[in-house]
Amino acid sequence: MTTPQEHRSVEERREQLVDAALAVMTDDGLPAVTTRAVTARAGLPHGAFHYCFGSKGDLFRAVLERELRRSMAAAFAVEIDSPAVTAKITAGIRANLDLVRARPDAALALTELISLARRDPALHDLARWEHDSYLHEVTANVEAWSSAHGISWRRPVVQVSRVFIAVSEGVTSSWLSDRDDQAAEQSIALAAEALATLAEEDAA
Amino acid sequence: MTTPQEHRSVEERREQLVDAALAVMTDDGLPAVTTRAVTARAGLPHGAFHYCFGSKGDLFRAVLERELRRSMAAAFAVEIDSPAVTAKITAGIRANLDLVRARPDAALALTELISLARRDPALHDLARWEHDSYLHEVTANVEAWSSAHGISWRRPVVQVSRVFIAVSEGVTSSWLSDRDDQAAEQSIALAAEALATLAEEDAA
DNA sequence: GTCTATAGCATGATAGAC
DNA sequence: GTCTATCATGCTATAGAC
Repeated sequence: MTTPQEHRSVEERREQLVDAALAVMTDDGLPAVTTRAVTARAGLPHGAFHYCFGSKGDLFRAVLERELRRSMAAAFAVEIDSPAVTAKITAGIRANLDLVRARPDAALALTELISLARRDPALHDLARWEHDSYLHEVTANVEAWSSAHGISWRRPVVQVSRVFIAVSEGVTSSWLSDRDDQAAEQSIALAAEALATLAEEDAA
Repeated sequence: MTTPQEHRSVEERREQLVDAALAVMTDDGLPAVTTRAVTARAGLPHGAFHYCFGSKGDLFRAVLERELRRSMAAAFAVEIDSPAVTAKITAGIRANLDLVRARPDAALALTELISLARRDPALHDLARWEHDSYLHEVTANVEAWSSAHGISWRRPVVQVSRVFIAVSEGVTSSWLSDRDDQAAEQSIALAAEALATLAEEDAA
């Protein structure tokens, strides 16, 4: 805490502080993320903060950027290759829910940060960037899978993907309120069944 | 601001402060809601705060309670009586989106408050209460409409309602990120079309 | 009930020794 | 680069005059 630190690159220090910030906000919520709490958690003196980040806003930006990247990477790391449309949709939505279920507090913290980003003009670009690249990834994913299995959609894939994302977000958000696994599972099954009607098998 | 106030009942004062708190958080976000900002906005001296509310947490509770009630009331005030399933679902989801679209900053503020409630143990019951009563209302609504029009569902109505809510929340959340009216409209249409396949006309 | 004044503390940021 | 000490400000909450 107060023991003198050996030299580290600013990059490493930043990483260390971003880790700490994430830990604090996971444990105690966004308002608890103060420069002091973060440095303390990182085992660094308070003064360390301001030669790694110019301001608290800069820290938030770094946290958001890294975590959104990570969470998207995790969401798409899951390979689902069922040939059945309903099964594929089910698995996709469930994969996303599982991420949240594994670390609910971290997920909650991330939504708090995104809330902040949606309002703070300085972070607005991040909220948009997250939204856009997520849609982009999902669309690419759906497109690849569809053509691999000879499935086509009765509407542009982007539009279909947007609905997938909306449903997935909605189910996840509900689970965060009620933590009801069974209800979530039923919702996913039901939604997948309905959404599958948007697909049609290619008569190739 | 500093001019002496005539006497008002504590109830009225509370109402006044809740209004002010909502205004502040709509304009400047949840973190800007300080006891000072609220009383200033209400045109009251700072000291007024603590004989209306025991603490800041009490204020948050009052705001959440009132606003959740209002927003649910508004959502269900819209009478939609189309006999076509797809049209009914479309209208229902759109009604909810319209509420958010009318006052996006207020909606954003409310989600921030709900985020807070999901984490703060003292407010946890409110988050649950909102979730439960919302589901309850939607279910009752769907049930009434279905029996009036001779429609039945291939799954328990509660489950269907849960999916409706999830889709609605998801679409709304997406819109809050991209403010893309056209995309939202398409998502609603697509989702409604898919969800309508869960219904079946009674062969009465 | 109403309001002023202030206690008591935490905050983000900086100045400057090492 | 590293860290201590401190500044200026803002916060919630309360004590106590009116």
